[in-house]
Amino acid sequence: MDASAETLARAIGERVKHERRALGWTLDRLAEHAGVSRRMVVSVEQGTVNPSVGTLLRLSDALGVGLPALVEPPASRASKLTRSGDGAVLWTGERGGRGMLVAGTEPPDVVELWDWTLHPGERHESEPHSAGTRELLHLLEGAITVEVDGQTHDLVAGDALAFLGDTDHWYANTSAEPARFSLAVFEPGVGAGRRNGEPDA
Amino acid sequence: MDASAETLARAIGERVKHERRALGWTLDRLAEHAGVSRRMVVSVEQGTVNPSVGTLLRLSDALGVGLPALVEPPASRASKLTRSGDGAVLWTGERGGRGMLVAGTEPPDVVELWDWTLHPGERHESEPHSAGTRELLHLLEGAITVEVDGQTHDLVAGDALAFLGDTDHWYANTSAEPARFSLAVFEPGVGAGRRNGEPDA
DNA sequence: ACGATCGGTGCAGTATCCTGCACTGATGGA
DNA sequence: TCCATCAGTGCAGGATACTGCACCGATCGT
Repeated sequence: MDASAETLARAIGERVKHERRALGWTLDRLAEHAGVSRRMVVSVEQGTVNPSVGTLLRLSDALGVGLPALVEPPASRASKLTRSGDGAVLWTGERGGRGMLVAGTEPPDVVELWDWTLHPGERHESEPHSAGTRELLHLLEGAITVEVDGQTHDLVAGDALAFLGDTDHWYANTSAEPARFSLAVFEPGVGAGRRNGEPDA
Repeated sequence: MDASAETLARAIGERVKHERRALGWTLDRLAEHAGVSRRMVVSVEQGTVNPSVGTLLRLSDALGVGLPALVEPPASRASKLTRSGDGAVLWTGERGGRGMLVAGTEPPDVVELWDWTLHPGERHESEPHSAGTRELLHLLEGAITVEVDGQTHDLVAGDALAFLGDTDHWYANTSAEPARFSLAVFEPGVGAGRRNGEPDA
């Protein structure tokens, strides 16, 4: 087990221990539920072993936290406040509409929260994001049309749409009033150490 | 290696192979970059072994995809439309405020988009979510106070706050007008098989 | 026809994951 | 005080992840 694997093992251990404590479980109980020896549970929690995915799967399953959550690198613990107007305006329409990124998380597993305003007649076409990207849109005011993967959806105020963002898609305001919506974008695992050199996909 | 571990191993194998192909790499090249024997690379891609996290870490690092992406189950491809008012109201305040879940993704990696209204004086205390949960809050109207992990933040309309949701936290409307905010909640890898029996956290 | 390269298999050896058990020390309740 | 329960350690042995090498068949360029 080399250095980076040890770091990972320790991080996994902390998470397992934290989850077990949160459930109020003893070592014996977790071992029994997971079908793993108690000795192994201790070793994993201490980060003194390099467990197989099979073992981790059993533990994460017993804890109910899902395997990816266990192997995720640690996230920063700080809260981050973005004051009104400090968001990044990453799109502006011809008639005053705009798309503003108001909050987001660090890689890996990027989640972004956007505040969009689309004036009548404006339309935004989005490049496909990376594989597995999902978007959640909640229309606050007005009416818009969303097309994703060839399917069009007409939304009115209050409607919400969940869709995959890894294909072509666009939003358009086809009504007479301005429209406003919140958009959550989730881009899984853009993380760690993407190498240079070769182009991707 | 039991049945579910075999399924996982095959899924991991497909992903490794897919990523290697996407980079146009040969087995030898991946083996060399990852510092893993070529024999092992083949075995992992075939899903015939139960690799250690250390081995997977080296592979994911060499491929530049991040370890969680390798162990993540595939997502469904459908769009889902929620009409106005069809969202699930999962909290109601004493004075008419409410928290409504308007859109969300399937496990694993749950992302939820909420629409919250907090009337003057109302306060919502949230149980800590599972480890790694992150929340993005965007205040649309009014003014609220958010406390997370002992820190309080005073927000006015337009402000946004990103924070970790795995500790105690609450939102309160301390102003004289109603407040409304969008909330994106990201809960990584709540996948697979959450057990029954014990309550969570 | 020939060599070079690639994906893939079979096998022996070794490194280590993993188990099972015995044990210690700390805590808490009757 | 005595007993039960808990977290954690040390160790021997079995199971298996992992390596290294030899080898096969298919494909491609000369």
